[in-house]
Amino acid sequence: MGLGKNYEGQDCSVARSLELVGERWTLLVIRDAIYGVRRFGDFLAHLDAPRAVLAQRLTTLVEAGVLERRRYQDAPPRDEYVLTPMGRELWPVVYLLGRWGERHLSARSRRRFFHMPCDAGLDGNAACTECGAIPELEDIEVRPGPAADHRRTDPVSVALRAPHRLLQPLP
Amino acid sequence: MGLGKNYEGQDCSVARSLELVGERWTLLVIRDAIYGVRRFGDFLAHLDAPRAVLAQRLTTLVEAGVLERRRYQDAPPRDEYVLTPMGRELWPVVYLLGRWGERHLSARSRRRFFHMPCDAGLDGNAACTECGAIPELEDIEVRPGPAADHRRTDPVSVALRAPHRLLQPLP
DNA sequence: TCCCCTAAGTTCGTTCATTGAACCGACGGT
DNA sequence: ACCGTCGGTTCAATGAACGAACTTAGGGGA
Repeated sequence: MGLGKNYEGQDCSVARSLELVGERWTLLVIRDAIYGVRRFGDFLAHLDAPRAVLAQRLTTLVEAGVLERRRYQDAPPRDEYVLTPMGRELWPVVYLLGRWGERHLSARSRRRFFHMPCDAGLDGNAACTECGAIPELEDIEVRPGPAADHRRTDPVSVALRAPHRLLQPLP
Repeated sequence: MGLGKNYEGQDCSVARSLELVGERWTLLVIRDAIYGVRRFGDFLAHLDAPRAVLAQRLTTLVEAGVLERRRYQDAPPRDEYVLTPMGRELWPVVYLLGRWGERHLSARSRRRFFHMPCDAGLDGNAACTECGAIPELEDIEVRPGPAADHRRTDPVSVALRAPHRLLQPLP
């Protein structure tokens, strides 16, 4: 939507946020970036979104300052998309949405998150159940849950079958 | 502006949540329900969404168990939409999205939230800055912030110019 | 009774975003 | 020179959102 998906009349910061991250696919792009996905082709294979939409979403997020696009090799020239601090601050939103869906919409857990220094899970406020702190993304490990789906074969899905630190480059 | 619906291939509870609450307008409907909006016409005037879309979203949310539709008067028959416990659990998501938008996308605060027993604000985890608890919705008051917009004249916007307890019928 | 009003939808033609397939261009390797 | 890969862009078809008009169901006043 880039052009056209606005909630103009709304005097509300929730509406402002949704104009940016409420478009189709966008929050899943951010979820993947939190997991550590960085390259266009990896987003594409993991999300299974249309290429044109993915490209449009990535540039919108870069322009808004949620992602940063940077050169990671020169021959051939290749860019990667990494979360900015602003983008990282969306982690609690993504975590809570996932937790809500897990509790109310799906039978069992697909992925679990652990605060690694403590090796303890996270609660309903994204806080460590052991130390009570809100962990930095770098200190959180994703592990497949009991209801994980093992049928997907794209590199990101395969890499996430093993425990993995958030933000660590994937795959 | 078609936010499509399903993210079928995704083995992820975030995707499951977004299939339900990620459609256009849906999260704003839930925000309004948290504020205390209950009647079709009030949602309509406050959101300024197409009637057909609003009607479809409301029935989807009722079917999913996020809202409950109930008769509040018999002559003439009128129904209202109120949040279920499942719907109320989306408050942290809405709050954090709003906070993120306020911090990164808009100049200043449009609305502020207070834990009333303490008369203290909420922090980045939706916890009371005074007592540290995560307040029940009934104990939270919304107040217009310094950047509030006073141009809208629909009943809900007008009612929100004064402090108001969440979930209390509006307007 | 007749007429007008309100609230809550539904219908329908138009507009606009999403989709998926095909195409493009830069580069590396053989 | 040719092939393959990565990261896009283009384009026709689809389908969701839009907004105005219409419907349904009852209330109240003359």
